[in-house]
Parts: sequence; structure tokens; C-alpha cells
Amino acid sequence: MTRQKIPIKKIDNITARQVTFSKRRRGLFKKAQELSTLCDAEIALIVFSATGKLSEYASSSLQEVVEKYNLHSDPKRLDRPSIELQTKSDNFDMLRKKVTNMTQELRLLKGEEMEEMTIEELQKLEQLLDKGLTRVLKEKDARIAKEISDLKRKENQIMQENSRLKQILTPEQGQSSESTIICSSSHPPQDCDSSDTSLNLGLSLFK
Amino acid sequence: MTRQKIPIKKIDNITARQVTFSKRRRGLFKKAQELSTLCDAEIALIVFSATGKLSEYASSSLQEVVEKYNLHSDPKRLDRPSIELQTKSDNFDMLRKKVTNMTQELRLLKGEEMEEMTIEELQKLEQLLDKGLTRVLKEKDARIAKEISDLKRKENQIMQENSRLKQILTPEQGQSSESTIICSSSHPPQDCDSSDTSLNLGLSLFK
DNA sequence: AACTATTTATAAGA
DNA sequence: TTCTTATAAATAGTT
Repeated sequence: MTRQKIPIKKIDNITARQVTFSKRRRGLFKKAQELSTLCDAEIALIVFSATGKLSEYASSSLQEVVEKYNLHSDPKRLDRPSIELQTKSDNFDMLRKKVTNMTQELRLLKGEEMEEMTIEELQKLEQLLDKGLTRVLKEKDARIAKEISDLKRKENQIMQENSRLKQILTPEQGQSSESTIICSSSHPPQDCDSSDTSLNLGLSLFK
Repeated sequence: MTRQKIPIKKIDNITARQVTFSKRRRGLFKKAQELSTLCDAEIALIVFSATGKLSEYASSSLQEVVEKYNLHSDPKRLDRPSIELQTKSDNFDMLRKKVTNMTQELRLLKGEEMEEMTIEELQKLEQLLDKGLTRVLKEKDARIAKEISDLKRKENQIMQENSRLKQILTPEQGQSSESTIICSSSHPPQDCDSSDTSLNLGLSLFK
């Protein structure tokens, strides 16, 4: 617009483009401010350079003008500025429903709110609880059994080692009496092979 | 700015102000568009006239530029354009945590995921289930008992009515034999007063 | 960043 | 509103 008229198309030369951007941006902001002052207008101006640098101008506050714009242009958009938030809002409602259902289910499982249940519903609940209880008891028995069998294995290993050590220490002496003493001191022989004991232990612990 | 330079202050004359607004607004939009094209800039321009009339320009989409602006200017505001949404967002996270906890609790109560529980946790779970089961059984017994007592009351009423009807129909005849027959056909006398029966019924139904 | 020849924008008038 | 026009302002190319 002086020295030579330029066509309104993207300036190829990067340096020239940056210079022009600076000059014209300043001019644009000045014009915006003048318009706002002269004519009592409310103006918001946001400019991002090609490199992503932000410049802004607003006669009052940018947020204020933008909200006024949202209100003016599309009242439905007022509370849904982005797809992401809209999705979140949908999920929110779904989550709320889920929580409601789960709360109900939990109260039922815990035996609350039975006043409003029919006898049939009570029976179903009982079956559920009973099934759960059975599973829990089974799991506990299995755990106890495993723990005891582990202990037994360890015990056997230790006993075998003991026997070996005794043989090394007293190679030509009678082993039976001392070996028995060692074994009985830590684990009475009669407990070592009874697999029923583990189950009994488990049941007595939890009943 | 020709013929005469004007001071940059609000134009008093309303007509002149409106004319200037129109002219300068056009110029401003043109300059914005030129800057955007020449320098590959992203621009959003919102103008409200003094009378509230909206005009806008954006190189791409105004919403897009505004969101980019929000992102750029204050990352904390990214997902919280309003207090209401902020609250919703907080609640959302809380709800999600709640669902996670409840899901876990439900799985536990249903006897799933026991592999990861300690024996102590299994015991607690068992107690919970047992307590619930006891409550359910009690409630069921109570229900059955109530139902049976209701039936008994009705039965007594009907029996009394029967007796009265019989007396009216055969005022001077012996009543004992016929009344006994009517009573025994629907409800054997020995069941009418046993309160243990209700409990037994309840237990046999659900065990 | 400063200069300056030109182009643009625009105030006032019609 | 639009057109005209004299002049102020903006700015492309240069330094």
C-alpha cells in the first residue's frame, strides 16, 4: 500500500511476512481501539501469528465479550463449549445412574432395605449371599490347607536335614531315639500326616 | 481521517457515530482479513455496536480460535469455563472414584477376587456375608410368620362367620358335628394355634 | 527500527 | 445508506 501495491495473498518471503505481520497487527489493534472509543463499541480481537504467538485486544474483558457472543449467537451452546465436555456431561449422567444402581445392589447385598422386598426377592438375595459365603469358606479352607501343607513340606525337609546332620555327627551310633526327640520337640509325629487336621483347623478358625 | 482529523474520543452526534461505526467496522474487518491472508494468522474479531448489534469475523471458526485462546492464556481454565461445569467436573471425578470403590465392594461381596485377599480379609468378608444372610433369614421368617398369622386371623373370622351362619340356618339343631367338619376341611384344628409351625415353614422353604 | 513514496481509509459533504 | 473527495493514516519496500 505504498511504494507498490501488494496482492492480498500469503507472503512467501518469511522475513517480509513477519515484518508485515508486526506492522499490520499494530495497525489492526489501533483501528479496533479507535472504533471502540469513537463509537462506544464492545470489541474483542484475538490474533495468533503463524508461529502460534498470541496477541489480544478487548475493549472490556475478552472473556466478557466472548460470553456475550456465546449468549447472542447460540443459547444452546451456553454450557457446552466443546465436544469433550459434552461427552463428559453424558458420561456424568451415566455414572450417576450406575452409582444409583450399585448403591441399591450394595444395600441389598448388605441386607438393608429388605422391608421393600418380596419374599421371592429375599430368596434370591439369600441364594446370592449363601453362594458368596460358600465360596469364601471354600477359599479359606483351601488357603488354610495350602498353608498347612507348605508347613508340612518344610517340616519334612528340616527333619531330613536333621537326620543327615545327626548321621554326620554320630556316624556309628543308634539314631532312632535322638531323631525321635528332635522330631517330637517341634512337631508331634501324629500331626504330621493327618490331612483332616487342616480342614478342621480352617473350620474352627472361621465358625 | 480526511477533510479533517478527528480526536479519538466518543462521537457525540448519534448519526455521525453510527455512520463512522459502519465505515470503520468495514475497514477493521477488511484489515483483519488481509492480515490473516497475508501473514497466515489466525484471527477472531467480535464487535458489538453501542445498540448491541453483533458482527463477527474469524479466519477459521470463532469457537476454535476462542478455545485456542483459552488454552493458551490459562491452561487451568481449559476444562472449566464456568463454575457450574467446574463443580460438575469435580463431581465427575468423585463419582468415578465412588464407582471404582463400589465395584470393588460388590465384587468382594459376591465372592469374586478372593485370590488377592488375605485370610483376615476373607474372615471380614465372611462375617459381612454371614450377617447379611442372618438378617435376610430373620426377615423371611418374620414375613412368613406374619403371613401365617394373617391367614390364621382370616381363618378365625371365617370360622366364626360359619358358626353364625350355621346357627341362623339350623337354630335349634346340634352344631358340634357340622361345625367340626367345616373347620377340619379347610384347616385342621391342631394347626390353628401352633406358632412354631410358621417358623418351621419359613425355615423349610429357605434351607 | 526509521524513512518515504504510495496506497488505503475515511470525515465531511452531497 | 451510498458516493464523492480531500486529506489523514497505514504501510511496502528500502536503508
